[in-house]
Amino acid sequence: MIMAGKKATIRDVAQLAGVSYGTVSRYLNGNTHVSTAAAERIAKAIEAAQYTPNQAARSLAQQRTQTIALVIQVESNETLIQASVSEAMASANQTIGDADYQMVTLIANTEASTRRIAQLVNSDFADGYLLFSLSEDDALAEAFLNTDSPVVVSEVSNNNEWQFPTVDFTNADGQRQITEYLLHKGRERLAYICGPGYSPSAVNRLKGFRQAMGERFDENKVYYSDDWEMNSGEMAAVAFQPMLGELDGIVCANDDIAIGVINQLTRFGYRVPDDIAVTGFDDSPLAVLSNPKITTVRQDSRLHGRTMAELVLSMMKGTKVEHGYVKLLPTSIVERQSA
Amino acid sequence: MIMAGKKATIRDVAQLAGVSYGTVSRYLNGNTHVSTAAAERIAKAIEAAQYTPNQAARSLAQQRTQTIALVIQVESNETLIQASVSEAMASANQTIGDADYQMVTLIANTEASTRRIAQLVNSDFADGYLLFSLSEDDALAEAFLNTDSPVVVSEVSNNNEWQFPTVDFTNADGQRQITEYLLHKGRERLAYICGPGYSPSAVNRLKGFRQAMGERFDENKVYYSDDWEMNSGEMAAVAFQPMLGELDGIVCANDDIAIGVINQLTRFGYRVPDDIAVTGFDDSPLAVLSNPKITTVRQDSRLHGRTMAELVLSMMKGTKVEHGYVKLLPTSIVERQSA
DNA sequence: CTGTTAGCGCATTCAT
DNA sequence: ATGAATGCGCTAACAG
Repeated sequence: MIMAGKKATIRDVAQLAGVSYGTVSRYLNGNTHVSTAAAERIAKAIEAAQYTPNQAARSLAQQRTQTIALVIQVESNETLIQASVSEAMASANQTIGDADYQMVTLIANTEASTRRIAQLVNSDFADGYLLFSLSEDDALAEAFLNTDSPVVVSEVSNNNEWQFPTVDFTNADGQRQITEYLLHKGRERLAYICGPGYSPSAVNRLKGFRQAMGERFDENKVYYSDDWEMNSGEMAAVAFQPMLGELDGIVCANDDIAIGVINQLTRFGYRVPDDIAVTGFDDSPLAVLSNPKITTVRQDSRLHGRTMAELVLSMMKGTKVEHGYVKLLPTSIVERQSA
Repeated sequence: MIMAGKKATIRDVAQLAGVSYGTVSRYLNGNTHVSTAAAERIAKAIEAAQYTPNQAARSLAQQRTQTIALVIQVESNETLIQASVSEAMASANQTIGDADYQMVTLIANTEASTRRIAQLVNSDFADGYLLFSLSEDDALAEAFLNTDSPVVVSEVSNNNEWQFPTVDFTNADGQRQITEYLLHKGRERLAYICGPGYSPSAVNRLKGFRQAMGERFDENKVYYSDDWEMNSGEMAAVAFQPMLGELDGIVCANDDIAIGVINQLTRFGYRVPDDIAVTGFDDSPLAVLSNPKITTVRQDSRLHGRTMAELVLSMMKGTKVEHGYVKLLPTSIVERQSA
């Protein structure tokens, strides 16, 4: 009840409880070697003083922060965090919390914020890092390469120097399966819309399509778009327009692109799926809002976040992970209306 | 170049530069009273040692963290961060970064995480707080009431003890305006779907509708839903079914609900907007994907985030804000197809 | 089981 | 302008 206006420290508690503050510290961490009598008095004192340990002091003394940072880099113009990332975040937050760490997320959306976060990483801001959609060639990337703390990334990379433990989905497999699904339905004249070339996911999804198509694969029926947006789907449909008559299906790199394609096909007078079937990837919330609803490849974002969190946590406990370790999470087809 | 395996400290830098470490500290903060000769040598030493100041030590000595925490509470089942919040986050991140603070976001989605964050707040984890969609009756809420650091919330409250400076939108006005828009178009037999009762925004939007309706307001034509989801819109349409024939418009508390209503109305055989016009609120990304596209009330989420950030920052600089201060941001109608 | 002590890395007086 | 000294709040090693 001292309330001197200042915050209570461990010494105030010690004095109230009539013990030395070393004992209080022991009580706070682990409770070992503290008599129950003392423990009770300390507990009471903590209550009375409304004491809360100071994080900065604890981190300084202990040389760790009891914190895991989730870093997400978004283009400065693009303002939205994708739904899948948001789900993974929530899930990782839970796993990390259960392990008694605090997850803090940092957003890198400008040059300046990127540099500031790089500084933080260099100064051991967190005990572990989860990286979402990070560019691999700036000050921030370098900071991660230099830190001693465990780092886990959310997407496979094609950069050899950037070999962090990775948790990703079976992109190739998923796209292969949904393509085979179309083939089994008798749709054999398929075109493909590929995601942006810098993205390994985009590359792998295309690979899956190509596998499924085998001999039937035709490079002329692949459209390469610059991003993952609806708009690109519309542009692809326009590009395909001359050959639309001979197509009976279009496999898309993600749901947003698929929605764009469907919109444009509809404008051209084609019916989906009757004339042309269209498939997506991600099973985003939009997939079920579109008309027709999108048949797509589902990936479990919650599992993604949880698995990433479990991996850093185990690395923090000392588990060694081989160079180039990649864990691929399964995908599944969800059948709706568009194919 | 020492590289003894350990991280360089300010003392290493001092030694390299041939000055005392107090001088290095001065150089790092503000550069005042350091000879240019010394400054140059220090700069070189920092470079050579790859020195980065330790955050924890700095926070401890300085009694501030140079950090602003954005806290967002989401229901444990609901896994998604709303698009509007995501936009506001990105924008706040930028404003805070420009002021040379670091924004860190904390997610409270479980009992445990809520308590842990409350602890952090009690131990002065950050110099300021931005609160999104926080429940007002748990340990976390109490922590905010007790902290000395500035707190800004994103939504007006109807709780008197919970009088933090607030930045919100003109919810009542927006709903009043779009209702008047319908009335001017000759739609006078309007029903309303209200958001969840615990939400002041929901209450205020209903208030706006009621204002615009005046004498014509009919309590029997109001449906109160439990959440903001599509599903609730569908349920509302079902509840309204007996009187659907005498309605020519439905004003909804948000876009998701509006989409649900439209879907269900379509199933019932009503055409939107021909038979019944439907309006939304928020201008979420979904508003333009729905079929028909939704006429709605737009709010500028980026402005929301920026304004909140500017407010905490100014409070942190000492600006006093009167008890119960509320800043309302304008909304505007965006006319699409559904009304 | 408990008190004492020496840092953790840095900011900030106070001398000089 | 600069060096030396003190302390931020806490952990951990060491005696006892």
